[in-house]
Amino acid sequence: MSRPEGVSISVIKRLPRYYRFLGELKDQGMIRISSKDLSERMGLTASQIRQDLNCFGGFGQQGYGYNIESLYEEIGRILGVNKVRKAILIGAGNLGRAVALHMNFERRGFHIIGVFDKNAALSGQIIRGLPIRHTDGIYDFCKDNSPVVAILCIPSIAAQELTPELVKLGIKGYWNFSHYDIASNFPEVAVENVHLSDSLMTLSYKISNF
Amino acid sequence: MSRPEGVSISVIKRLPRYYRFLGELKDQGMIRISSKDLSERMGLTASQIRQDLNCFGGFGQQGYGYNIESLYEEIGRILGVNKVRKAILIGAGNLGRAVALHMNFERRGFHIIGVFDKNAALSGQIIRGLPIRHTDGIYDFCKDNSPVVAILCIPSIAAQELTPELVKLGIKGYWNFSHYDIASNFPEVAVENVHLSDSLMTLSYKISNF
DNA sequence: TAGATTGTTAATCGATTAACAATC
DNA sequence: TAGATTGTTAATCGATTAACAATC
Repeated sequence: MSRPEGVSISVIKRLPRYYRFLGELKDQGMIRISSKDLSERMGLTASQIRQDLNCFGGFGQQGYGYNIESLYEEIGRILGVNKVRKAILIGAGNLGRAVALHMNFERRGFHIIGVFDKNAALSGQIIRGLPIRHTDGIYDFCKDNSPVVAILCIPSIAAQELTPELVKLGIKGYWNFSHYDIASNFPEVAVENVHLSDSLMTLSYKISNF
Repeated sequence: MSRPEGVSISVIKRLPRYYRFLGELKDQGMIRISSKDLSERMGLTASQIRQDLNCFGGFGQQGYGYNIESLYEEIGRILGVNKVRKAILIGAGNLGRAVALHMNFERRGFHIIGVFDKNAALSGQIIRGLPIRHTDGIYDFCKDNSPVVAILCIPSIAAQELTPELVKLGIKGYWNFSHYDIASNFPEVAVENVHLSDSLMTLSYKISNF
């Protein structure tokens, strides 16, 4: 890897898709692939693929192409899916439960160790093998277990109230399903937003205008 | 509106956020705002806001700025949230159920009229006031009710099998939570993808490198 | 009118694509 | 070696930012 700090967000956002395609090709038993072949399968230019990969290093071989298995491993390492990161899920409503049950966190380097909700009526209920705890217990839980990631499946207002504390408790990564703007309030942490309602409105626009 | 066909996807993706901010300002009772003031609140440049809005028309007034209420209405119209679009939800697993129960579809112009799952054991169960139907009934249901949107909360393989039929049945818009690439196989329909696992891997990258 | 702020053109910046020498 | 394909530099394209005349 050359110098990941300089890599643009456009490139980074394409990495999971490369990883996914390479994983499929690997599972199909393919050994090698050229940037041209991959570009046709993915609907990109070969040039873009080579440029993207060369942000991180020269993984190919002239005249041969790329070894699928080792490129897959490399991109996995770049993405950090080989790490084990302790994560807590905050908000056990419909969305929180679905995220907890639907995602294969382990395969992407995340390990859910705690689930929290401020609705006391949910306390003790089991999700994904974990008891729902009351939000008031987050402070002690983090002191004891040192999670580094929080998954926020709560409304903006709750996220706004809670985030300063989470940052203080050492949570470094936020998968944020709320509209609260963590990134601009806490530039020192990593934030990935999922704005489902924005996505739905984008679909609405596309239907209207395509 | 000038000519929406020419508007880039970068601009379109910012519209829901403008809509959200303007809605909040409106609810706070604010009447007018300048591109400069809005830019500071949103973390953009004033120039970008004016450029973005002028893709669709001149909604402001020199020396005054923008009327919040009317700009909010205009952007809502551009996004098409004032429309009523009949939608079906396909897949009533954890994710499908959460999407059905969590999203305020009506406020964004969507009206869920049917829920389908290929697991017969779920048939008849009520979600959001609607009975889960077996996937086999989609053909007849669409003939009778003419939905124009499908929300796909099913695995890639199921999406791949089902989509050709949905396209034939006249479904024009797809909110796609699967990894099946609808857009490149059916360029004539509108597709908005939500790739949660890609988003999670992007977070993983950011944690590793920020 | 004077001040403020837009709409719009021009300049800059960054990302994508093309080209090709290096090399397996 | 000859052919294929990379890594990388240069050219192009598009998006963002700056500037400013128009005008409310």
